Amino acid sequence: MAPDTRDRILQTAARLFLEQGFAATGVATICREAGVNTGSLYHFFPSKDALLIGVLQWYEEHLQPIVMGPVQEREPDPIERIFALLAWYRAGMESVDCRMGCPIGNLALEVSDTHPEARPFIDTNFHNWAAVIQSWLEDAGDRLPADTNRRALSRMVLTVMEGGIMQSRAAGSLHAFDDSVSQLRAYIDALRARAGDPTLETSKPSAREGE
Amino acid sequence: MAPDTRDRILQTAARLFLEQGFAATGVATICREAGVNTGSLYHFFPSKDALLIGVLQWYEEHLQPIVMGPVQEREPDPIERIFALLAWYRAGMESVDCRMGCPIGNLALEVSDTHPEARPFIDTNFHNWAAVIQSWLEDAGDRLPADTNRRALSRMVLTVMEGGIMQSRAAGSLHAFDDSVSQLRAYIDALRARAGDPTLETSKPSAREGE
DNA sequence: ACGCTCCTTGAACGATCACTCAAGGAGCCC
DNA sequence: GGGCTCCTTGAGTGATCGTTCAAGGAGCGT
Repeated sequence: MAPDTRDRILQTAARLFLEQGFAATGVATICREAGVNTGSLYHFFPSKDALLIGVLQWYEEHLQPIVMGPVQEREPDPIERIFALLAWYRAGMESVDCRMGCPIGNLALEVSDTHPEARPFIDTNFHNWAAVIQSWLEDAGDRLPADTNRRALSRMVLTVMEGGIMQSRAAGSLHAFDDSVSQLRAYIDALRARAGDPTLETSKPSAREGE
Repeated sequence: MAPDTRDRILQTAARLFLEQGFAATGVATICREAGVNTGSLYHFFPSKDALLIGVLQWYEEHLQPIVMGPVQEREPDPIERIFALLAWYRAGMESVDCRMGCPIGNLALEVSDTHPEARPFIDTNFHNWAAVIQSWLEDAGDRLPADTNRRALSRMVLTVMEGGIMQSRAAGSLHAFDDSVSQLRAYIDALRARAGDPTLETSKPSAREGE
């Protein structure tokens, strides 16, 4: 009936997994909300677990066009781009009153152990995320110290994102997220100061914290 | 029959929630593994959701005696104590092949939205955790710059813990956790350098990264 | 218009879900 | 030893779980 049933199932499932979690979302609910019969869903996905994999692949395919691309276009400076990305997530969290959070992060904690088939797909999502950040950090060139471990720093950015969101969801406020981002900013400013980054406006000699 | 039924239920439930998640754990399973009948469980806890609250309170009560106390005893230096705590979690993760992770973090992402009654209890757990770290940071005195926002920094430590564990669970390896901790170390070393901390051995003038 | 493939329909399956409850034992006060 | 409270027993509730399947449309090449 509708144009692309498979895609509608995937997006509905993705939304419900994000809103309620994987285990708490019934196949019947997915079908109802997608306007599809159970047989139709099972035509495309042999099991609920396979649907989970499908959702994770969907996220993988849409990281660049939906998340990274727009940020990359809007913010030319590779270092500020990192904070633009964090601000983009922050705005999303704020617009839904600190609910839901990061879909990959949620699934990472819920199904990593119980669904080992899904683990590599979650890992790939994180890896791709970190790889983009790392490329930005490499674009920053000598504005960061030459001995900066940009892979480790990219993982730290992802860590701040996920750890900050987790605490903010529990608190229902973005304070913990903002605190963590401010510390990341202070750390990166300290690195830039050590590298002598000319674009760093230094009202104080070294790292400062926000708030 | 056994000495303390309520406690056995709580600890069994806590273990199963950690291993499989809240929604994926059935009440029948909890009863079987705790050696208890369903009626017994429902005598102490009016619902599965109430049991969840009970588990969260149990964690709240045991943070100091099980987690913070031992670390505090083992490591006198307040700054190194932070990394001793992170190392303690790391050892736990390593001993179970990067499975399970942090019980509070898991529940934070799984039930924050679907079980609003549980949210304040999760938040309190995080808050208590951060408050202890903050007290350690305050114990560090002028080994950190006077203008250091120790509340924000304590949240950053929690962020590194949770964000690092999340990625490590997905990857099945502790690399992302280690990367994040090394960046936190570099940041705190930079703060100590700026404060002129005499206990900081400086083989290089400023912040360095691990790995 | 036939046959073939792709997709949809929707009822039905057994298992498991959270939860209830009437009944009865264990311990203690009087 | 009667009565009271606290706790345990375990079968049973209806609802929902993930999944199956026989049947039949829709579209297309021939």
